[in-house]
Amino acid sequence: MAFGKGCHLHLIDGSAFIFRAYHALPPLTRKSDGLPIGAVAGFCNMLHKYIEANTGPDAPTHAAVIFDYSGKSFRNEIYDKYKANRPPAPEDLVPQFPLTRQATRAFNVACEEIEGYEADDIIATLSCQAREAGGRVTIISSDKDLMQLVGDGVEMLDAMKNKRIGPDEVVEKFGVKPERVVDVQALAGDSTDNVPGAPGIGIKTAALLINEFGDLDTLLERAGEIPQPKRRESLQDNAELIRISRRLVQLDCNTPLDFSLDDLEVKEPDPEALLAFLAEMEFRTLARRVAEQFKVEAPVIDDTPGASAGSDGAEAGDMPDPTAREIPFDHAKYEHVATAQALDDWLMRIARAGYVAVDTETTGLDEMVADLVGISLSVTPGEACYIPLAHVKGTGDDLFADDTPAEGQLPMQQVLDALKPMLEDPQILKIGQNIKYDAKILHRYGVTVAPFDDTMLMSYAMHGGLHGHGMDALSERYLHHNPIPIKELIGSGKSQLTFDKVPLEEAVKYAAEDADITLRLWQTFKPRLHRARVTTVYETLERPLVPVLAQMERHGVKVDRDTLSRMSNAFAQKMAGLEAEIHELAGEAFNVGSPAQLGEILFDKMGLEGGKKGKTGKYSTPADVLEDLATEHDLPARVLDWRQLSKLKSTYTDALQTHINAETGRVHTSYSITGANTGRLASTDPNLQNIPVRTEEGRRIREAFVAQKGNRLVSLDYSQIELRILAHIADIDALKQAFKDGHDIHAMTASEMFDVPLDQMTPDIRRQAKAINFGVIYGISGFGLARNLRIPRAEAQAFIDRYFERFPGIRKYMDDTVAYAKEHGCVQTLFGRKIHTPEINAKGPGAGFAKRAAINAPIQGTAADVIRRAMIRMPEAIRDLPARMLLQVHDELIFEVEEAAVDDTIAAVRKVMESAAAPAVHLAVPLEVDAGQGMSWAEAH
DNA sequence: CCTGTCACG
DNA sequence: GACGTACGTGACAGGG
Repeated sequence: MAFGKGCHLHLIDGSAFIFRAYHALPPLTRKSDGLPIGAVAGFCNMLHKYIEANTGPDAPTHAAVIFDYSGKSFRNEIYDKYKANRPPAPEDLVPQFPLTRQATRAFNVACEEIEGYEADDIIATLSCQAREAGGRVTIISSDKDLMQLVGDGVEMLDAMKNKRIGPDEVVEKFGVKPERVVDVQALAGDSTDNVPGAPGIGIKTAALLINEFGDLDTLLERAGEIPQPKRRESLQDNAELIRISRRLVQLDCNTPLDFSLDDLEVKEPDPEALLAFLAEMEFRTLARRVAEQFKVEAPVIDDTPGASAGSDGAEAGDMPDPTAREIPFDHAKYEHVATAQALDDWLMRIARAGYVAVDTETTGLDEMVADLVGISLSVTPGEACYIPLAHVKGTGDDLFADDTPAEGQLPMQQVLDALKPMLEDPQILKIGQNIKYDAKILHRYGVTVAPFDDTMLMSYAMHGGLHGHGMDALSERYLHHNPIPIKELIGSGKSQLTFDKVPLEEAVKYAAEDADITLRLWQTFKPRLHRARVTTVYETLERPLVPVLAQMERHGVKVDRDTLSRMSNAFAQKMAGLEAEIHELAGEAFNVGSPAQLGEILFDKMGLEGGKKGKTGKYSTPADVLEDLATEHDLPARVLDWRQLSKLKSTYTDALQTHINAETGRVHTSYSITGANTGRLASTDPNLQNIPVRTEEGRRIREAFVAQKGNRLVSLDYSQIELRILAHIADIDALKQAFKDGHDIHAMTASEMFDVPLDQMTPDIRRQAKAINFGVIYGISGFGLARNLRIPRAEAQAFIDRYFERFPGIRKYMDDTVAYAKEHGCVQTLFGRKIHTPEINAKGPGAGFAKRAAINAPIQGTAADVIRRAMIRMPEAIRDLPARMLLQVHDELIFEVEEAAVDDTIAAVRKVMESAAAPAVHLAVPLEVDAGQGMSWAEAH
């Protein structure tokens, strides 16, 4: 039937359906393979309901679901920032977009999208055409941007509220008739779409002005007549921006369409096609309902895992994966690959599957030094292989060490040449457990592993705070299998062997098992990731960090051995002097480094007060106790000096030297992504996140961290990032304003609390306020504050009470956070990272700990997420600069930069760091970054 | 291997 | 009413 008078066209805003469905439903997955499917399910239900509701006498003659074409539209050419601050669609929603198109076609409803145009433009064009042909139009949407189309036979329908939107409703919303809606929108702008509009003008004012002057052009022409100076100037100064805004909000009635109204005629669904689709999606209820409706048999839905026909191509389908837990572990089934033919067979299996679990065995734990010994692979649970590459005959007995190669190994280079194309193939997913380690090893052999998944990071995203994420713990917990302990192969302690000495038969069992476990963990975690709603966290905050950290670790930082060595000698001399004095004062020689012996001297022999014994029945002598004693006695004072030097010498000036890599002359720390529950990184071997800075003597150790010739070290750190995040999360206006105005936040807090004007602030009052600000971040207690400030507990409690009185929002944040943790068993950062709080409902002393940890975690964790985001974006941002990112210290990033590029690098890095929260989170407080540079870390910080 | 101590944010 | 408490880490030394 040709479209004309008497026809009724229904246009459904498809994107609105999808997003509503996505947010309304829990994250459902297809049972057979874990494919995210919630939005599709909701979409189908909505579409089905819509069709059922529109079968009566007023049924449409023509109908279509209109979608947005992904990517940019012509509006981006008018204004490049259009919709620029839109966060990307959630990871688990992306694969559902094409499925909603399939669903629409399955219901036999026309489904249209046009490249370069938004759905709204297609809707506008069709509405215009239908109106001209003399028909009626109903737009199923509540999007205000479509209201400009209303009138002359076109109306909207808000399907959720079942409310018709005609000209009257438009006037209610915009204060003007539909044909002037564009003018109002152009003036008011739209922050979600980044339509600029006129600053300071909202919908109300815009409508007022348009109604007074008639239309936008007249208004802009006669803007000088506006009596209010602010409005007048806003319009006069931004006339061009307003005209651009109008072009952005004006829908295009001339979108080139590759179909006509006649093509949209309503058709009866084809029950067979529809039920096939619903069965494929495993929508049981809807399939049954549809089947009843058409009086046909409901399809049989097989949703046992692995049964899916494979929606991502046939490869995955022809060899269904058994579930990770059903197949028993059988070490005898693991294969020792020793021939080119066997290797080829494995590569074929991997190519067919499209993914592979990979694990490397090496001679040590230091990826900068350890040599590759073998590689294991798995694509099917229970089946795995080990390819030994550098095993030797030696049994490990030193006397009879035999380092001739063991039998049954392919040449290493031949294997690497064969595996490299697969390991670098963008079509083949490499799955690892802590894959940063394997990637760093393989990098030294010229192989770049990509793309990849990491089961350790998946576990961290899902189970952060619940347990550790090492392979043994995960295997036991999620596969109910205890892997062979490495100790059984290489022993422990001084007589530990390297893996290349392990006999091949045992090595195959151990190594292949690791690949098997990794694959099974991946199959177990993959669908759960989505259900736990942490896919975005995993994909944007964990996984992309791996290559960034690997590169930083490989670069390392130059450390000057002579500087450290000289300091060590100086410390040794001073310590010897102090030790002699201490023995003199004690009247006997004893081990100054032994708290037990020191305690006996202090509390038994000298009879001083304050001696406490620990669980082991020995005296404890922490610094704060010694500090109290030091006001009266010389001995504890000397011990404190000695301890400081001892710490600096043993942990830093001595130990750091042993970490200088012989080949690079640099120190290569290792960052653990999953080490800290809050999302912070941890640094080990050595820990470069606790290099002294607070005392002058300790800070000098940073002089040994230097830039190579012709370079500078550059350090940039976030200023007060945790307090800023607290101000945002707890929504404290006074704090937010102080940060916006660039005020001294601790002085401001002090002024508020103690009623001291800022110009009369004393350092001591400010210091107390600072301690309270930090205390709040940690989950303040009277006891803790009292100890920190060394004031009576009642006084500390009074400060806290006063603080909460002045900033009631903080109290509310703390209470709300604890309540949330109790209800959900976890807390969240602004970016969706979940930190579990299993102890939150504990009784006894543990309860306090858990509460404070829950209060702290969203703040510390959000700050950690922010710097992670900055780090992930950094390689691209400094790509064209002679600069390398070397270190991260929680709120600080350290770079090594060629002298001439220092200023450019600071500018580029600062920009990335300060804007790192966007676009996912819009902080109500600016992030500020301080920068420094110099020959050494001491100068740069 | 555990505990105490102390370095950092 | 008593108890024990600031949050998050890692390394080293002593001592069993």
